[in-house]
Amino acid sequence: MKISVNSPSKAIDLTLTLSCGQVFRWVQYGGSWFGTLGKTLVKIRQRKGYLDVQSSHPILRSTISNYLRLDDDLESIISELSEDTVFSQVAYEVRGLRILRQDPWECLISYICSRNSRISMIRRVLNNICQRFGEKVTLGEYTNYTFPRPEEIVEAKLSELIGCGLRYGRVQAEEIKNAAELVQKGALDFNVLKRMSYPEAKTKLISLCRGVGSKVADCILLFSLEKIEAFPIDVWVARAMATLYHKYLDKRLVKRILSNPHLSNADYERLSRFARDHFGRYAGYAQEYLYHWIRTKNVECDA
DNA sequence: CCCCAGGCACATT
DNA sequence: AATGTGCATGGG
Repeated sequence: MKISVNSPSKAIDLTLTLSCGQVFRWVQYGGSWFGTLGKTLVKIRQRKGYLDVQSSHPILRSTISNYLRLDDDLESIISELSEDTVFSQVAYEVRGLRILRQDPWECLISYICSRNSRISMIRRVLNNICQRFGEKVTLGEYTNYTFPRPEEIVEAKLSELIGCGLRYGRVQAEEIKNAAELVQKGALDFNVLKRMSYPEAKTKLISLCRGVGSKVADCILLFSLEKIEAFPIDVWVARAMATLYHKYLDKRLVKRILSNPHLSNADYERLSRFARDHFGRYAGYAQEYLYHWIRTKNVECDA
């Protein structure tokens, strides 16, 4: 299947989008990207002006374009954000990065696992979870595993989850099982969250799911629940803000960030409110661009 | 040995 | 409301 991405509104850098750290399980192999969407193993290769898609099972064109958020007019989003001249410089250096529309369940578990960890390790933990609890899928010579459903995690033994290499062992294993139970019981309904306003959905997520605080909630809301105004702030984004936007921020706040980028709740709130005021409805896009910019600026991405 | 990574929950003040 | 502390993996 070919999906045209030939117009500026549909611009995409597939490699950048899949490897920038918003999603953890895509693998590049032989010039193509492999990942699972539901039970289907998908292979995507970017060609001139289009994406070439193959899959282990029949898949709709709309499933792919929906996942890649090709419905977002990237050109107009970036031009709206670029009224800020600082951002326009960042956007000049980072082109074709799109927010994905991930599966909320997988996104929830992924970001529970992400806390105070690093991308290479998050990837390993999630792959271990999929290998133990997911299903094997193959496409040609390539093999991958699906992300387990909540029912499969509800049945999982704590010790097996801990064995997947979680950063905070038992604590996170319990958080993951707790989340699975909430979803299975229907107490956590992602479609309801999608219909809520950003602040309501955030409050709901944090109060319901152990292991989900401000940062993790913002990631889930941005990457899987249609809240493009969400602005997750990790140590990197905090640094980017302190570097690029210090003139808008309290001097002591900037100093606190630069000396210790782990934010207190109060500072998280301050920065996050500034970001949504400053960037507006597409703050989440601004966040991803800043995140990628600061990481490639200072350090070689830990791939 | 040190430091740090897409932080959170809970206690203390 | 603000700050401090435990958590407890793995790589540089």
